[in-house]
This record gives sequence, C-alpha cells and structure tokens, in this order.
Amino acid sequence: MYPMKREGGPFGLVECPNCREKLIGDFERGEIFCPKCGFVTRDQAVDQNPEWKSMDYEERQKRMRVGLPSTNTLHDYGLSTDISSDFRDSHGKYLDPFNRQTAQRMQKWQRRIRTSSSGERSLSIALGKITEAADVLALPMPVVEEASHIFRKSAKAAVSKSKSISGMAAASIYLACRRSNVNRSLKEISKAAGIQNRAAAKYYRLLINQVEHNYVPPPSVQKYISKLVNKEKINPRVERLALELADRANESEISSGKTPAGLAAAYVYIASVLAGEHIPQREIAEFAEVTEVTVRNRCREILENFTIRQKLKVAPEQSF
DNA sequence: ATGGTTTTTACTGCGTC
DNA sequence: GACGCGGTAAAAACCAT
Repeated sequence: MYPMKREGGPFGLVECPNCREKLIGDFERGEIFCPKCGFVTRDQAVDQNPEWKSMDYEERQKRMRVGLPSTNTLHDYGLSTDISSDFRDSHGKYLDPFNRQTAQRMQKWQRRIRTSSSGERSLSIALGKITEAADVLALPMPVVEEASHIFRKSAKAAVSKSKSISGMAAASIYLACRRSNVNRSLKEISKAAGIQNRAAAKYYRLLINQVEHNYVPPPSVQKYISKLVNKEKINPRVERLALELADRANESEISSGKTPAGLAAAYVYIASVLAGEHIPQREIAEFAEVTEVTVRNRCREILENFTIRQKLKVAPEQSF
C-alpha cells in the first residue's frame, strides 16, 4: 500500500546528536527519529513521494497515463473534467469562432456543475480546511486522506449538518491522527484549525458516537512521554528512565479516567528527580499542558502504589 | 438535567538557598 | 525574600446516565 517506513532519503545523511546513528524518517507517525536511542529530532517528516509504488515499467506507464491517483482530499476526488482555456483542439490547432464560443459555454457550465449542490460546496470548503490545517501541522499524506475520508462519512451520515465546518474538520483530523498513531493533541489541531478546543472536543465525541464505531485505542502514556521529552530538551536518559517506570507500573488501576498527559508528566518528573536532573514541576506541567496540581496528584498516586527502588543502572555522571 | 469524577484555580504553609 | 514543593477547598469541566 503506502510506503510507510523508509530509510535514507533526505534524512539518511543526518546524524543523531547523541549516538551518531543515521536518522530514519517514520512517515506513519510523521517523525524523524534515531533507531538506536530513540531520539526524535523533529516531528515534521512528510512523505513527498507519490502514494503509489510501481513494481515494473509497465505498471508505471499505466499509472502515469491515468494522471494523478484519485484522492479523498478533493471534493470530486480530483476526477472532474477540466476544460482548458486556451481553446485548442486535440491536434493543437485553435478553434474556429463558433466552436470556441461553444467551448466557453461548456466551461462556464462545467464550473457551475462541479460544485452544484450546497452539500458539494460545503464539502469542498471543508476538505480545503482539512488540507490547510494538515499543512500547518505537517501531517503525512495518508493521515490527510484518512481525515478527508472520515469527514466524507460524517457528511454522508448527516452528522455535520448545521455544525461548524472548521470544528468537524478538526475533529476528523484528530480522529485520523489517533487511528494512524500520529501524535497530535486535540489542542494542537484545534489551534491549527483556528477554533476553540472545547468545540473540537465536542465534535470529536460526536464523531466517535455516531460515525466511527470501531474501537480507537487510547494514546499510550509512552507516546506522551516521548513527545514531552522531545518538546522540552530533556536528557534522553531521563526519557528512558521515565519510559521504564511507565512500563514497570502497568498502571491499569490508576490510569483510568486520567489524562495521559498528566501521567506522562508525572513519570518524567519522577524520572528527572531520580536521574539527578530535577526539572521543576512548573516546567513539566507547562510543556505537558496540564497544571502543577495534576502533576502532583499523579505523582502521589504513582508513589503510593509503587515502591521505586533506587537501583540506577546508569551512573549519574555518565556523559551524553 | 444530574450526579460522580477529574482538572483547574487560587491560596497557604514549609523548608531551602 | 524568592523559589520549589505539597496540600486543600471550591469552581469548572467532563462524561455517562
């Protein structure tokens, strides 16, 4: 299907600042990372290749002849006819006045027909909004396709009827991200779409309840930790320690109903203290987009439920 | 609408540098 | 005194019913 992971490319030459390993672009998650130590350098990797892969010459020719692959991101799937405006016939000769007039009329009607109904028009607007916001967020193409597909389904099911188009667009993008394991918070997305977080959350819920009945796995704490560490320039050692803590405490009892961001913040905080780095709660809370109180509460719960033994395998003075 | 749960807001007290 | 931290009460937000 899609080439999800690929080594080399424009990133193959970039080295990891920690261990000098060559970085790999993970287009599924929209990140560039180091395969050795997990260092994520930038979450802006965009797959610029065509969505299809051709196996041989014949297939490539076949693909090329039919033009671009059809796409969900255009309201007519990119399949509608364009009548060119230089008015030549198929041999390249200019049309005589009569035929030219006919062509002009056809062009006019073609334009009108293409987005004829109001539904088509709003679909066109919405898909434009999705593409725009996805562009700001630097989302990989498959995710944009997915988001467009979701929006189409919601429009078909009349869920988006008399709802804010931007709101539904943001919700579609968020669901697409969740489904394809791309780490973008609802906050980021609603910011990119220029709407209130609360509204986006409402629409997302609507989408889940009425359109998408498939189970969408909750974002893992581990991913939040990686993201948090990535956002703030934290020692990778702290990240690994935090991840280990999160792994050991399989926290099924204490995590239910809590925001994963808060939990991740707590793990990173504890890890930072354990590693002798001691990042203030204030900073972590800020980067995790939760309050200090939440960080504290999660910390307390973790420490109440699990005894953390101080057997650090990594010496505090080890250089990175 | 409602009630239970979680997060945020705002404030206080404590110890340390 | 400024700072980081821990705690609390009340308000606000969230979610399922």
